[in-house]
Amino acid sequence: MITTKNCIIRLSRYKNALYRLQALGFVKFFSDNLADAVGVTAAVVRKDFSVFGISGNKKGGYQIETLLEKLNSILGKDRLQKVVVIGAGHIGSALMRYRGFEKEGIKIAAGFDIDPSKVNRSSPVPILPLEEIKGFIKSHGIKIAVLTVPDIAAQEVVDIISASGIKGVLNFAPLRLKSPEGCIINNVNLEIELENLIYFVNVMEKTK
Amino acid sequence: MITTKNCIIRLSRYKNALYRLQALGFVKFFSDNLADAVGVTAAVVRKDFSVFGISGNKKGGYQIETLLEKLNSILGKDRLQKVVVIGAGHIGSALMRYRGFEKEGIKIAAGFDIDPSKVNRSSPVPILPLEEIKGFIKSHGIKIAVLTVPDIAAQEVVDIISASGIKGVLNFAPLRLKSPEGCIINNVNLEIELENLIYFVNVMEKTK
DNA sequence: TAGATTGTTAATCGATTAACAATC
DNA sequence: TAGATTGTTAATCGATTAACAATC
Repeated sequence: MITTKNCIIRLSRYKNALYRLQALGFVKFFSDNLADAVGVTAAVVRKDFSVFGISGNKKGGYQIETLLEKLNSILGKDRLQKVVVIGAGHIGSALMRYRGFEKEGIKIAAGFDIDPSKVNRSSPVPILPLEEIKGFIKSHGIKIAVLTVPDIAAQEVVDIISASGIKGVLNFAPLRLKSPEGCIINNVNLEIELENLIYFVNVMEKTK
Repeated sequence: MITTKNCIIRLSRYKNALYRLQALGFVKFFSDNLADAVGVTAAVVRKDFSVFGISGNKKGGYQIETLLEKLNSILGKDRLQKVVVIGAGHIGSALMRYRGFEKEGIKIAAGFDIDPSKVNRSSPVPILPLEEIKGFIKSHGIKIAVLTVPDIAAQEVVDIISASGIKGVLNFAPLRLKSPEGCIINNVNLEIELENLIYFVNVMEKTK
């Protein structure tokens, strides 16, 4: 089953939109309802569904409840996903305190920092010394890490945690990291997002 | 001049890569040097350049210094870009304290929050009551806002700030916002980024 | 000159969109 | 039945890649 990142992102959006429809009292939906809610076309919705063997009823549409079960299963949301945050600076600390992940079934099991003064084993999300990460990852079966360390440290840390068993990294450091074998890296680059916005706003201002 | 978001993101990456090459002592580069550094093909680099009328010398490549000038001018980095952060919660506060934007010529002029207890006019980035945003935006000529308010408030705040003169929003609230006329919204959705990573890590684990 | 690189055009690839037969 | 929606195929669109003439 070949899927692209965009396709899976849409699946997440479908799931979120279906929860909102469900909260409004809907029980079933048609492909164009969902398309409107997510901002795509009905054909994309049906195509995405067909890729995952999801079928509805001609004329009858789809049941929200069964769809949510399927989407949650595909996205791994039928079980708690534990992640670690590496780097307890401003952004890392904010993510550890952010409550929004819990309701998405994502638990930050621990934070890690190389600076001993950041270590705090009794905070709600314990912050541990980086040396302990390998043991922690193994004993807790963790595969995903959020990386919020300074640029200069990022590649080294990725290599270490990849060797320790991490398979996926969400990288906030504003540089392109080389993926170690068997490790997926997704980047969140806030500087570039802002630059992008600035560019298009400037273009818009000029052409009006 | 028609450009896509991806094209402008590549321009940002070219710029960043060229600074690194320059720091290593390079003065000029060929399209395939830069392509390697950014992870694209040489043809994409030359195509992107041609869109913006950037030309080099056949056989001689491109001068890093002149290229950086052009890229910085295109991306608006030849002048200080002032932005505001709306919502002084965990993420918003972390962004206000984050030093990485400064060296990119992005200044967070102020933060805003609806909660009076968050107001702090004397912190390095002052945090002001949301009511003052309209006046602030006008007097400081600000067009870009970073939105880190709770989901339920996000659409309302976008409508308010758009009416006050904001033209671009970097939205961290995990839901799709309707863009008011003349306002561009870029989304950073951490839950979806993590879900995506979880999906592909799971697929990789299953198929190996 | 011979070799290498640019700038651009044509070919390919993939994703999106349109269309429509099947069918409830 | 008539009307509407699915599931899928074909057509379109856009972006990427390959190729190569121009030229330094």
